[in-house]
Amino acid sequence: MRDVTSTPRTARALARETITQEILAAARARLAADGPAALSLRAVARDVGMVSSAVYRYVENRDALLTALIVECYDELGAAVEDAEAAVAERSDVTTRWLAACRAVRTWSVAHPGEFRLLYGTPVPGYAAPPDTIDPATRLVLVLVRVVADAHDGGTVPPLSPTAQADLTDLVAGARDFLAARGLITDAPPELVVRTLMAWTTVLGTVSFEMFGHLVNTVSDPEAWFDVVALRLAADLGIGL
Amino acid sequence: MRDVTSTPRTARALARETITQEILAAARARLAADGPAALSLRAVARDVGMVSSAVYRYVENRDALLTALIVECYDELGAAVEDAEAAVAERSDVTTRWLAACRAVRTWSVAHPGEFRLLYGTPVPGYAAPPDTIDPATRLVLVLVRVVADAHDGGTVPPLSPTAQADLTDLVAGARDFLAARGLITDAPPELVVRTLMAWTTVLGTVSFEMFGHLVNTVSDPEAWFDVVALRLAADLGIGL
DNA sequence: CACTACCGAGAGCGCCGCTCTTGCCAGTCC
DNA sequence: GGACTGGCAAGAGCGGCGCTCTCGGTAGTG
Repeated sequence: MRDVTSTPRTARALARETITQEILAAARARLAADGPAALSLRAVARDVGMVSSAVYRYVENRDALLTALIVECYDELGAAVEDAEAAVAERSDVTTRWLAACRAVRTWSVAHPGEFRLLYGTPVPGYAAPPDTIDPATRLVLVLVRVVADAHDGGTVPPLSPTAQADLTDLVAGARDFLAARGLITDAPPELVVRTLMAWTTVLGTVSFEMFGHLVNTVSDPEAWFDVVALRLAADLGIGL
Repeated sequence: MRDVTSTPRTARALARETITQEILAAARARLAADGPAALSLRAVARDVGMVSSAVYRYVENRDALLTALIVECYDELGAAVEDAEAAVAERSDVTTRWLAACRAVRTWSVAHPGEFRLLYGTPVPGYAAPPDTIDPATRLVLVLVRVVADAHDGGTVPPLSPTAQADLTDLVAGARDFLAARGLITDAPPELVVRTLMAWTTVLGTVSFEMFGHLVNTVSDPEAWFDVVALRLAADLGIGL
């Protein structure tokens, strides 16, 4: 069958793509089951019915496999948060939008502990996150920023304390550049940027505490606790009730 | 030399103790150098001039070694924070005391990245922190709580918003019991407990972000950024300026 | 149809945690 | 002071890991 209609050189390339996907899927399953530290290339090889050395035809090494999974997970989490925030019908209700986005972060994390560890746990020793991972990683944060920006534009945000703005501006210049490059709140007062960054830190810190067991016996209902934290943050951001 | 004055059975026990300490010290050095995930029992055995199997005479297994290091590090960090806070001469200046304690957390962490990973990074897969580690872990938090409590007792804390206190009380009952068992602010309004917990979460989250590289290109000066965060938290706690 | 590029399998290197056995020597007890 | 025994270091070994290299077969290619 000399089929010229099907792209000529892709016969092998397609098989390659398929198997690569298969390997990634198996790795993802292992990741979900045992966490990133226990992810072994030999194990995914067995799962996919190959000998370990054969996997190296498709994956450069273990780090590359982890990187691929990181990108995949960041995208998945980002999409989950985007969807949850977008599902809020009343767009002017920034508080609900904020809460929805924050909740989505926790919900996904609780449902995917292994993946959460990969994204926000200790970096693998000697592993430096390649630039490819940066953009997917920011997807989630941008949702939160957009909510804050909308609240700001809507005029519902009370002016925040105007103390010592000068050095603040320099300090968060990187963050503002970052946002400006994506066409977001270029004119926000540095104070607001600071609070947003702090809020994001607190959100992730709260989830991490829960996931890594630092809250045991301290808080009775982690889910309710998270809501309290998220709403309190909204209030501090001037989005709250 | 039948020396009965020296405790009779301790000849061997003492040697045992010495060598155990030697192993712990070597492990600590490896930890500082490479981080907890890369800590290998065989490597510390080499460092201490033994064959790997011999180490098992002194350490049950790798997890037990890690646990010992965890306790040691928690204590060291706790002591550092206690010292820093105690060094503030003007005891009524709660803001400075708060800042000193928070700074000590970051300073120690930056100086001991490997140890920080051990304490606050991803738990080793399949490793459950034994109860022995809980008490040393709280030492640090108690310093922060004490500062908040002092500010509260001193009457300088403005009343916080009294919204929805009922469910808050249930939510943080565990934390209040925990504090009460140590004779600390048993009568604090739940709102204050919430804020203190949130503040601690934010402090550790901020340090984690810095240590794990999630803040790259976002904040120009991590140390200054940390100060901003800590002071902002103080303000939110009613301790600030 | 000949061929070559690609692929899977296997063996192997050095590392890891952990276990079991062996032989020695020092601490202990009579 | 001498016999003994218990703790100890060392070695070999098991299975698993990441990763490399070589080899033979086959499937896609010109």
